[in-house]
Amino acid sequence: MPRAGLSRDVVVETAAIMADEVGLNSLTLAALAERLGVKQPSLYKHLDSLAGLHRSVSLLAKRELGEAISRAAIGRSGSDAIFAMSHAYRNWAIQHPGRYDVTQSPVAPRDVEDEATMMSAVQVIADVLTAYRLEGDDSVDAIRAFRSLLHGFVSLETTGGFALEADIDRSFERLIRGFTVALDHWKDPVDGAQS
Amino acid sequence: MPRAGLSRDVVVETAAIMADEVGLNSLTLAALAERLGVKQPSLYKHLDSLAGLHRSVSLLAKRELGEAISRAAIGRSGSDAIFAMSHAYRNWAIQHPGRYDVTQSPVAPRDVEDEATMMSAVQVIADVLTAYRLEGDDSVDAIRAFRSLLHGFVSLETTGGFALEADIDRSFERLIRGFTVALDHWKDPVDGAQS
DNA sequence: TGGTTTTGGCTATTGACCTTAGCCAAACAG
DNA sequence: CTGTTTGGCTAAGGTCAATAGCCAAAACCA
Repeated sequence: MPRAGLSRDVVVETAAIMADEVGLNSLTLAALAERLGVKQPSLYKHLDSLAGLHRSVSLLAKRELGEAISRAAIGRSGSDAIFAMSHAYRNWAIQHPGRYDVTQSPVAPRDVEDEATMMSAVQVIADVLTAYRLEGDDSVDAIRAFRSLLHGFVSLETTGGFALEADIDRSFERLIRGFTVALDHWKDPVDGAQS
Repeated sequence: MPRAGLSRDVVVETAAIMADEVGLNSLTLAALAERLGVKQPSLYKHLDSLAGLHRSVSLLAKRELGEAISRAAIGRSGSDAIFAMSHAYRNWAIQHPGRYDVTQSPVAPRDVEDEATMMSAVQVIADVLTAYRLEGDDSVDAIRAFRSLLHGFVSLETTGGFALEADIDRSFERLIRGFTVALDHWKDPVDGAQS
């Protein structure tokens, strides 16, 4: 019985790869063990439970997505940064659908590490929006709007929610442009007028 | 052994209620059977499989959500209709989180009944957007944007994605207002100008 | 009404899966 | 080279979806 040379990180990374192939919820420990060339109970030397593995994959995914959008925003500002971040976000999600699924919800209530990871990704968005001079509630609302936009579009796209396959790129571009337009008018007074 | 008087509809409806309590994926046939006062294998007299039950709950949910937004749009037009639909959508989702989860993705590729159900809900949105005189690609993009907005916000909210519990109502209002602003400028030429 | 058929419960069983217990050899530390 | 830790393994238990086969209740029908 030669050793397989596993480690916690290898197991989690492999689980993430398989999650992108079949979905995290459909990933079984038996399948994961087989890919790692090991019997199923051996995995428990590297993880505490399936739920713990899910948490680890979720944290990995949140960190990766945060890094992807952060990298895209470097050296850009304003709508330029918004477009770059949006594309980075969407591209990462399309390349990692299984991971993406578990990026937007807390893995458990009161999970400090999880909250910190998500917070640091959200902070990138907050920083980019400073160019629009939004503060306090205005900023919170804009961040939530941006996250809703991105998550909604990407979630619908990756789960097949858009009936027509064609022209999804253009629809996304349009969505982000619409958001920048809305941002330009974010602090306009509310009235019923319509052009 | 007196009979429980079950029917397919009762089973599906009860499953939907329990899905709202614990999530559809966490719903076990054992728990469903117990609530119905019946042993687990007895359920198979009314359904073909767990996957089939999921499909039925999904179709029920899509129908209900479609009816909710359709009802809200009656007698309204323009941004008035958009706000009414948005609130109906969000309220329904908050009241039925388990069902909402399965409204946005096709239950299976090439499921004709499923596609038709979703299409009829999307058609309501398309009708409301006619007030903005959008046609062809403009309309497709706007519908996708609106669906993305709603789904993204509601999905983040119901899964606990927004860290701060407070002021979510205002953020939603702001999001929808932003969308109506963007719609007013939907056909503006693209340029880099920013106010 | 009485006989037959269909329907809707049930118990028992199988197989997939997660998980724990306990064994033993490989790696490692001195 | 010896002792300890580590990382595999087999075996076994519990939960779940699903199937097979039984039997009584309901429905049908003459």
